[in-house]
Amino acid sequence: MMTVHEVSNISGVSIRTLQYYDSIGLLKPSDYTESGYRLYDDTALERLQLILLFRELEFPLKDIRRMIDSPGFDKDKALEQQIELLELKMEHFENLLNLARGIKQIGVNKAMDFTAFDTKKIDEYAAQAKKTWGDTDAYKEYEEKSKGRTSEDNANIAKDIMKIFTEFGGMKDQEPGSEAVQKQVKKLQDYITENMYNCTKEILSGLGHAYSAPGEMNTNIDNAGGEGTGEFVDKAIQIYCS
Amino acid sequence: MMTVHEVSNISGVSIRTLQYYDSIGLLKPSDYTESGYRLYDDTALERLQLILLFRELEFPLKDIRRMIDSPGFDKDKALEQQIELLELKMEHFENLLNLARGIKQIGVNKAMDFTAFDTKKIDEYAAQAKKTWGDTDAYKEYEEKSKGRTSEDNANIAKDIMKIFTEFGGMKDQEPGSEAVQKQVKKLQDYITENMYNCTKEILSGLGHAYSAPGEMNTNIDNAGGEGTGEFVDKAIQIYCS
DNA sequence: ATAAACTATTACGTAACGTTAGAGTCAAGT
DNA sequence: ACTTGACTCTAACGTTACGTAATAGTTTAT
Repeated sequence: MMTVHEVSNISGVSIRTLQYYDSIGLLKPSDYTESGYRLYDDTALERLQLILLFRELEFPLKDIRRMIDSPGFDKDKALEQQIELLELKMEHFENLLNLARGIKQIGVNKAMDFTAFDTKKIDEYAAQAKKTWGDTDAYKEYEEKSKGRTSEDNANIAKDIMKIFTEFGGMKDQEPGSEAVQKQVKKLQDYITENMYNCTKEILSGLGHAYSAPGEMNTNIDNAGGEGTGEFVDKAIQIYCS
Repeated sequence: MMTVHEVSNISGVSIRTLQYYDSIGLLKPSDYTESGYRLYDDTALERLQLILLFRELEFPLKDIRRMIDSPGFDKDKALEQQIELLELKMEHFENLLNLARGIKQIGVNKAMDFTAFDTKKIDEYAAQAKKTWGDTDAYKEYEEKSKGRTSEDNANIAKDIMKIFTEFGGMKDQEPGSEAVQKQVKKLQDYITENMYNCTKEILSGLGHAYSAPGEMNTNIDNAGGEGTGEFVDKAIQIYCS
């Protein structure tokens, strides 16, 4: 567990920025000490890294949050988009470079060409990426439902879900396709639908991938149900959804 | 002469931005209609282009203004720095690209490497470039002296200087090295020193280059003293300074 | 035990515009 | 001459992503 100071040193972002990201819910510390000091672990650092990547592409922090917290968020796909966007940006800078070189040689840009400053392509792609994640109906519903909740409510919901995963953990000796396990998957789906957003099979399948892929979710689930629970749940979910 | 709408269309910056740039004195329209409409000509567009280039490199507008309006501003040298900075930026994005690709392949960035987000090199170079232009003693003195002046005062000073250039224009049949012309150079230098900033020979020489190079200054000077005055004055100045 | 170094929470400041709001202008059509 | 629609102007407040104190509690090191 690291303090703000250490995270700041490693990542290069200011302490104030970390505090701010906490306040807007973009990057919550993994824990707090009794006296309120922020404590971060590796999964928080991972999240921070993702945030910084999006930030480099000039996404508003609100959108970054929406995207990362989006119910069906797929890190791999997002990274692909990031790569694409970075490539577009490189192109953009090459154009600027050419413009600067041109002006330097000829003295003036006679053609009064401003196309080098044009970011339409980048903006459009960014808008589209944004839509893919944060603008889904599922996310809107999720936001709607979370509005009327206290932080206590949220803690309870998190506890409930973790309990479901703990139960999954106790079923790892059974087959993922067995009736009992499948019933447990349905329980998860129903709980999400009731308390968060309409969890379709498609979204559920996406969630499953996130459960088994290394990262924040996988760590938390394995903590609740024991090593390998994330992968186990994913298998069960994929069977359920097919 | 173009209206805000047209400039906005050509350059891609918003009308509000043009109004804002006017208000902070970064980009003044070439003229106003009787009813107060802003009118821009080609030299304004040139200046806008330069502004946008600096803006792409994330210079604060205040610094951009200081730089462009700096007494010894050398467009060529600035462009060279811009090019250098753009190249650094490209490098930066390549690092980010590699990071994104890495995360995508391995799933997680185990090394928790944040060096890709490090912009120290770029920042340092930018700071140095800033120092080269806007942080000179001459510019500070210039700002100090301009503080207590009304816009009327400024108009008068501009008129005085243009008169000096008109006088230069009438001397184009003489040699740039002749006594009369050299005396006129000294007159210019003295006027600038008294009313604006301590105009050393070095600065004067830099100004000379700006007078003969195509751009805003050259256009204005040729308007005052006739075609070729800018180049003529530059020649005289370079002789004076050597 | 006491300084030195951290950290927390307000809270106000800043940069570069976006966004109305309210009102005057201009060119075209009737 | 008059209306209409497209432009433009000047305030003036809103916004984002923090920076920068100010004040107060906390932890570590001697």
